[in-house]
Amino acid sequence: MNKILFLLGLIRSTKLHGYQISELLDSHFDLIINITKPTAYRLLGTMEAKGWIQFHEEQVGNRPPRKVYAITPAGEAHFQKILRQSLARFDPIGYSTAINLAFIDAIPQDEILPLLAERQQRVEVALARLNQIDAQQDHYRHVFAHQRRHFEAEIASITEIVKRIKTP
Amino acid sequence: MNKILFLLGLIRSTKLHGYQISELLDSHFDLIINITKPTAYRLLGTMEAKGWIQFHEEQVGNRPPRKVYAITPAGEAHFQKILRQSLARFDPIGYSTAINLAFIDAIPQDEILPLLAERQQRVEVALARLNQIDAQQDHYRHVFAHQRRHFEAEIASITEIVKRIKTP
DNA sequence: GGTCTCATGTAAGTGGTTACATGATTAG
DNA sequence: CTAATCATGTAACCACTTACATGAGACC
Repeated sequence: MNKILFLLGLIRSTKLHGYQISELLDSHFDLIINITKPTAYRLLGTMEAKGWIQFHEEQVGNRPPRKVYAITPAGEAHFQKILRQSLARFDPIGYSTAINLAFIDAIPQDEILPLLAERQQRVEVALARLNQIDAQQDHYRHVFAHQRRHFEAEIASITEIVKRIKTP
Repeated sequence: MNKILFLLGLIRSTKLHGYQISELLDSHFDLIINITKPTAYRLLGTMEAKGWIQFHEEQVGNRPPRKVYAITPAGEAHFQKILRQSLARFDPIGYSTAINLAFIDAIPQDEILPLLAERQQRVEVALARLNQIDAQQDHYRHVFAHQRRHFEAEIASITEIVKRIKTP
């Protein structure tokens, strides 16, 4: 229900239509949460069916009409409820990007280092994107800071493994 | 395909039957990866169908027979392939436990602190379990170390937010 | 005699993805 | 006049979960 929490939270602070949301997801929130375009539209539909959000159609010129969503009182109540649940809980999983580290002994050493280097570079690219975005964002400061910590933990982890491999 | 990678990796180092695997998952690997019992059995079935693993039945007393799985050459090849893919890639998501942090302003301050405290305690419980297990494990050293880093990053993140809330 | 452990799964349902579909508008 | 952008989705499929089913044996 993280996706619904996130979408409700977005709509709650600004009225948005689906296309806008899917653009936000593509441009920077993909670093934080994974919601594809069809999923976004589908969730908007079900949320509307549950009465958590309402839309009114807007038309600019002769373009296809937008469905601009706003949160309802019922939606706000639901948001408050699941936000509390979500804050208090902790799911240890999600970091399972890294079970593969269990098996590095299965690969000859000269092959491991380039693989880990590639991985590290990808983390660094993500981190760089994160830092660029963060400068502009304010509302989502905490989340981006949190994510940065995890990316840095990822890099620290990789460099430690590389060190251990190089110095036997 | 992380789950298949993990199961192949497990079976690769020791012959195992489904029940044993699901016990390992319940007892400590649940801190690293999320595979429920039915999923484990189902994946074992599909992996066997693909020729990556083989089983022979063993019977102890009059108990239900066990299907003891071992990896095949085809399975080893597949394992080597997806391990490399998985090591080189990096998926920034998975940390999406924490989008909720974007919305803490939506909750009155006196309510936030207990929620965050509860969250933190859960992380600490997980961390304590992790440390206990790690002492015994050797093969999975890297993974547990990696996971520990992320748990610590989680705690650091929470304490920083708490600090910011307390000192405005 | 009831409950826990051993050992296997199935069935029903949810949640999500990928690929596809549509059609107008604007920029080069 | 072609390509990208704006705006919505559907259809088919896959992955996974929760709850349920079975049955013997060991323990108290």
